[in-house]
Amino acid sequence: MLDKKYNAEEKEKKWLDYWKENKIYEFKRNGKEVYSIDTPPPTVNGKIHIGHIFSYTQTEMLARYKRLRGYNIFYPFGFDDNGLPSERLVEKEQGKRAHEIGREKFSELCYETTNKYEADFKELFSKMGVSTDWNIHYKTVAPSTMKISQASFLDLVEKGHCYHKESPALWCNECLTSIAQAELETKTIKTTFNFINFTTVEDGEEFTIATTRPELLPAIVCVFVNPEDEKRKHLIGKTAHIPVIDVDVPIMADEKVAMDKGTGVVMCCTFGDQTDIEWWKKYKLPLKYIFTTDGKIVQTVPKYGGLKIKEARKKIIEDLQEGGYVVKIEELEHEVQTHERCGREVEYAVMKQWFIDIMNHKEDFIKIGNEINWHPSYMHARYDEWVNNIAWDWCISRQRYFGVPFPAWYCKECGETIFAKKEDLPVNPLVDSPKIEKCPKCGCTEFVPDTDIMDTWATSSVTPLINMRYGEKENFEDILKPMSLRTNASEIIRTWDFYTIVKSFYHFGQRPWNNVMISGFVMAGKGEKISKSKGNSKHEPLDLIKQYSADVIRYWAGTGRLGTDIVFSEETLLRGKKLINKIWNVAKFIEMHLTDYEDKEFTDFEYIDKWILGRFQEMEKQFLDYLDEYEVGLALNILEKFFWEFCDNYIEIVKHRLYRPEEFGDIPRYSGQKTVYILLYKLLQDFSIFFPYITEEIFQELYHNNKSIHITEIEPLNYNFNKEIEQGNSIIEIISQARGAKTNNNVSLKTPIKNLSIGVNKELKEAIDKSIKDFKATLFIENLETSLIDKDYEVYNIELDLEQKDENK
RNA sequence: GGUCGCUUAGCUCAGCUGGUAGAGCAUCUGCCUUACAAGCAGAGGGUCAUAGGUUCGAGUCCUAUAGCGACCACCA
Repeated sequence: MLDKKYNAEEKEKKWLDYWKENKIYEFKRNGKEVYSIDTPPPTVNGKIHIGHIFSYTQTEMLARYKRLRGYNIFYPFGFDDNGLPSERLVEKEQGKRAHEIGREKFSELCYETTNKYEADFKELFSKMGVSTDWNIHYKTVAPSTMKISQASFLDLVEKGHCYHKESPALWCNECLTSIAQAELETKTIKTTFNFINFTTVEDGEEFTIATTRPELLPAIVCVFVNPEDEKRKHLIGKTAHIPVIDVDVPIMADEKVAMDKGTGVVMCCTFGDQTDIEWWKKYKLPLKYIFTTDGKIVQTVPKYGGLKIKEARKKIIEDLQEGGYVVKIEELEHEVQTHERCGREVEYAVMKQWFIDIMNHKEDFIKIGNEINWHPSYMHARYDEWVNNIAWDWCISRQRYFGVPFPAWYCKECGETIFAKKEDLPVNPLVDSPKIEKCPKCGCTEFVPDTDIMDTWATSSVTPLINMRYGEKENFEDILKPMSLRTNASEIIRTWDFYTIVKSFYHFGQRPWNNVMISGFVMAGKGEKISKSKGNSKHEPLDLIKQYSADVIRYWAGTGRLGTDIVFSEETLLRGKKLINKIWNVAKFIEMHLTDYEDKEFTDFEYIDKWILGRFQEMEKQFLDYLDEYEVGLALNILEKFFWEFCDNYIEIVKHRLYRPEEFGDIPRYSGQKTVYILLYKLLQDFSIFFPYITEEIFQELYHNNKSIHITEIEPLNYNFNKEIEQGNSIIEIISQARGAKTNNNVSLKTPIKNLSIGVNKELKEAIDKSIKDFKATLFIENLETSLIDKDYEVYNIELDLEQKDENK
């Protein structure tokens, strides 16, 4: 028997344990077609917020759907505990910087910390009903993953897509590491726009340049003007004298200079921005690198050496002002590139870094993007936009400690790179030695290890390879090339999705998955993104589950439209709570009337039963169509709508038959029993995608044909009840009018109708005749008069028995 | 500045291939009806952002404009 009240907390715990014990979500090869999901390994950065839940549960519903359609679901879960986010978490917890702790000790702390938080994440996702197989979960720093990351790197080196080169790279002097373009975040800051006078060496002509970064004056290598610029093109070919620094540089022409911006004269420094790098390469300019890796001016710069960048800026402006070189200083608000992990403005550093070739294969990446089905389809444009605009090869080396090391050493003598052999992976070059006696080039016997680690994305972009156990003897390469589905939120299309495509293309020459499903993310309020730094997520996920239950929170997640951001809404949670409560109550009602029910072959359904079966069939077809298009929210929407109609109209009609067989007959009662038996089962199946717990509880009480509702299979109905649907809908409308009449007379719906007079057409007359007992019982009709008319129906008169009502009082 | 999305009842949002506007919440009015008062039956409330266009007919297609949002670029 179902309990009077549904205790979500107790039941959710019970079924969670049950699924685990009975391995309901376990993946095994079984000959059935595999549906595989590449789900994002969350970054283990210490804090879970409601945003995590939203996107994961929304996409998890797809796994449940495909499972109910008979697919063998390969749905692993991973944790991205690699790299900088973990390091920053540990630094924060320890209150110390990594280099103060020491490499080895620090890595240990990283392992400990990420393990601790992984347990929290796992608990949360389990509780939310994420139907993953935890046996095939992975961590991005585990030895097996490290091996695959390193193998991937070696494969790319071998194929010529990965190179080691001294080159300007984006540098964060807070995190002390290089970073990739995708890790940038723009930020608006207030600064000053400084107009400074330079002079030409040849004839002492004064001209003004404008800069936000006067501290870069010692790094000037050249000055540019636009060759079309009538006012200033006479400067081209002359030499500029830079005040205070006392250096002369050439004045050159380049059409990239905007004549109307600043003063139309640009200083080119190595390096202030990306254009500087372009010019530096294009004109083979000299290199004057003046920043230390930790954000100071190098000692070799006179007067300013040793100062922090911002101190130097201040000092140089003062000196320029003193010399009378400053024309004016304007306040300026502009956007700068910052490192998304720490918010510090990025600089450029020149050092040897590992790069993966992006620029030479953009067209291939676009082509692969075209082969993938994007859900919603407009997300494809975001991908294309990113690929078309990317300007750099992908720098994958990071000067940090915790992560996957590069399997490489360098000859101490000649610098030749020695790579590890694939069969020796994983290796840590700091501990392991190369398995060769001497350098093949110069014969030197001493080697220096590569001390860098790989970018987080370099490892997370191999999740399909991790899933297929790339390079292992026992692997899933046959079933996961490509995988069926990648799910993630929209903000990592340019990182995770893009880099995964890059890797898949280089390794296998093909797309990594057939479908990409993009969810939106959770906004704290209108136009306000939830972020850890703002601390504006008011709701703790575990508290919410306790308060509302996982099923209810899943309802909220399930109502979101694909790709669209959602605002956290208590109102929606309440709506879900009501829906779940209703499911419980109607199940109780049905259970009550099925105590003597035996399932047997039966086709002689009552008219109204055919109507509701037909309505369900119609709804479910659309429901499945939506899910086939990955539109989880739209599917839930129509299912919910049908369900309320089922309760408020159908159950109200059939209850008389179920309660009183002596009046309505055993066979009509059985027809009603059979109908609710079928429909509750099917409704539970459809709802189980969204509410795995309550549906399992009801299923286990009422139906015993499987170990779990979640491994049953949806078999669409195949009736031909079109006529019943059409006429049945009209009957419901008439019932509604009669009910309205009662309500408007302020009487109970049980008030008898002395006489109901209606006009109906021939088909509807037939339908009412066939359902006459249900019709009269539902409305408590004593006498019914019907006349034939041309239009569908018209209600002429409703005569209520108001006296009886008074008597009852 | 570029790309994309959004703009429908007081609020939160649905409206598939174009055919006389829908739900929940809120408001108002009734109803204790043997599953459910966390319920049931009703009512009020919208020139579907604006301006054009295609069409017999547009919330739905096209163009432009405005506001909001996301991502990206500009940073001299």
